[in-house]
Amino acid sequence: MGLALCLLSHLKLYQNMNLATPPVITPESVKVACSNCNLRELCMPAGFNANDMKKLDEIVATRRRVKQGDMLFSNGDAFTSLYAIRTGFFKTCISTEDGREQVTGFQMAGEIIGLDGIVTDHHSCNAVALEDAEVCVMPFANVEDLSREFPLLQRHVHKIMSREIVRENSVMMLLGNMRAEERLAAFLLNLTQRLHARGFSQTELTLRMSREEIGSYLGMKLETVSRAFSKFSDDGIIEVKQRYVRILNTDALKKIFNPETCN
Amino acid sequence: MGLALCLLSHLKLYQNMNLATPPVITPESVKVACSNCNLRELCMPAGFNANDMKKLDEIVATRRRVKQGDMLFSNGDAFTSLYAIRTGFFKTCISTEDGREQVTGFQMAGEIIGLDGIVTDHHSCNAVALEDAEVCVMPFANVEDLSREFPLLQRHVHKIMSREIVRENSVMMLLGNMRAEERLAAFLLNLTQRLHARGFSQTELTLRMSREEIGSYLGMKLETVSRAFSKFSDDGIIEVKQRYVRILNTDALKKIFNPETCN
DNA sequence: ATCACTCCTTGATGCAAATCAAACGATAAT
DNA sequence: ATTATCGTTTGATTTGCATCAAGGAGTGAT
Repeated sequence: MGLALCLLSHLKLYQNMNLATPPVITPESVKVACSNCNLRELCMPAGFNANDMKKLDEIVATRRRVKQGDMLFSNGDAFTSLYAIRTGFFKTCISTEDGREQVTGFQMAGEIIGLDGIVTDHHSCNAVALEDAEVCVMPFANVEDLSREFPLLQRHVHKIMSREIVRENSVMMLLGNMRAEERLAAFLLNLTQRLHARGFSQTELTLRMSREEIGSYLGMKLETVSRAFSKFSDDGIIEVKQRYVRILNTDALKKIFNPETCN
Repeated sequence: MGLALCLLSHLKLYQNMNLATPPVITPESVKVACSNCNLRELCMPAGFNANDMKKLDEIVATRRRVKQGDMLFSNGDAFTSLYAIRTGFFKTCISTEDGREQVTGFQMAGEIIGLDGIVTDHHSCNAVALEDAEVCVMPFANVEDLSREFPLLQRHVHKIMSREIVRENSVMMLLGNMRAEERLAAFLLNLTQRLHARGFSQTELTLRMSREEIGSYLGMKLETVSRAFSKFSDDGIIEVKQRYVRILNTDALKKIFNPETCN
């Protein structure tokens, strides 16, 4: 059984860990409108004609820059808009009063954040920029209005929300059933897959988050994350230097993630 | 600080663990149409006039009975419909090829299942009836068509999906950061809260799932679940006899769930 | 360059939960 | 009633990860 197929039949766990699994795009300069945005294929549904796209441009009210370390929104903030990430990298997290923090996701260009705010009209998590970022502000009222007009957009919005539900299901599997090295393997495979879909290398990446943030997402302590990295490195599966990671043996990672079915 | 408030400020974790936190309803006989359904307040948005409700009845195509142990849908099935639970109790779960299973949720009357299927047009989890059940089959095409007509319904659908995302965020916090007894306390508080919203006792319940299924949901082994039950029982917090549970000290449960802020 | 700070790595030890194991209780079948 | 089956409880032991601790590497400020 081929590895790709093996992983497909196996829950597509690391593939579900991200918000979007879109077509490859090539980086180039862009204009403000969605219709000219090079992230369009990541953010917007396919199948619109030029006229429709014009209308769709109305969905984005403004752009907003967020400096590294700053919050795009935080727990308790009134919900008004969804945000499409244009550049930069975010984490979303929730925390308890006694200081325990859970990272609920990492988001990159082309992905949508803010869905948590719809149900109560207030956000229930924090969205923190892990590097300087720019987002498209999409007032949710616009999204809903245009959704009623364009069934394709409506379906797209539903798919985005459903994808997030399915992703979180996969994270529950990770947290509930997998061991430390399996979790980290799934994490690395997921990250590189998403980066690859954005035109980056499949085997090389620079992490935008600390060991502690990875650990928070994966339900383990930073020391355990570090040890798992070192183990992979000792085994010749990856090369690590601080936040630079080079994957030397993708198949080995896939086997760690899913030892039974890949062989 | 009052306990209710304490928990509100503390992430509302166990409150987020369910799909719906609706108003109390009283059981009585019902007709087939949504407009006459006594679960209407759980399933449908408020604010519709009689005429609107008539149209809304079109959303439900049929009813379907599911016997205990049978699946409403399973991984890989084509997605066509959402399902509103009329009676009975479900679990949703995903599994790996090497046999590890993760329960992703337990659903009761008035809650909606099937959202996972939207993104790929195929379901990615199994929905198993834990007791004989009846569901309203809502073809998703109907849902989308009527959503474009009725902004209130559109918003309602969005809220249901957002609520599920927020619930899963809370489960991630449970799985990533909490200890066995905290998880079980949160689980019991969540279940009783949802049952109470359906007109049942706040302090007494009969579990519909096994220790193993609870454990799968909470990321622990059945023995650990059993031990946690016994511990609560020894401490006089609950009374357990197999699947019957009576909560003797809700405040103590809340303290276990959130030791820091409740005192 | 030096210092301060943050992040990361590695080692030693402790512990919560998993695993292994056995017995018990409830339910259904014969 | 008797047996079989399944779910649950409880005890003994193991183990994977957390915790505690110390030092190293990278980065920015002065």
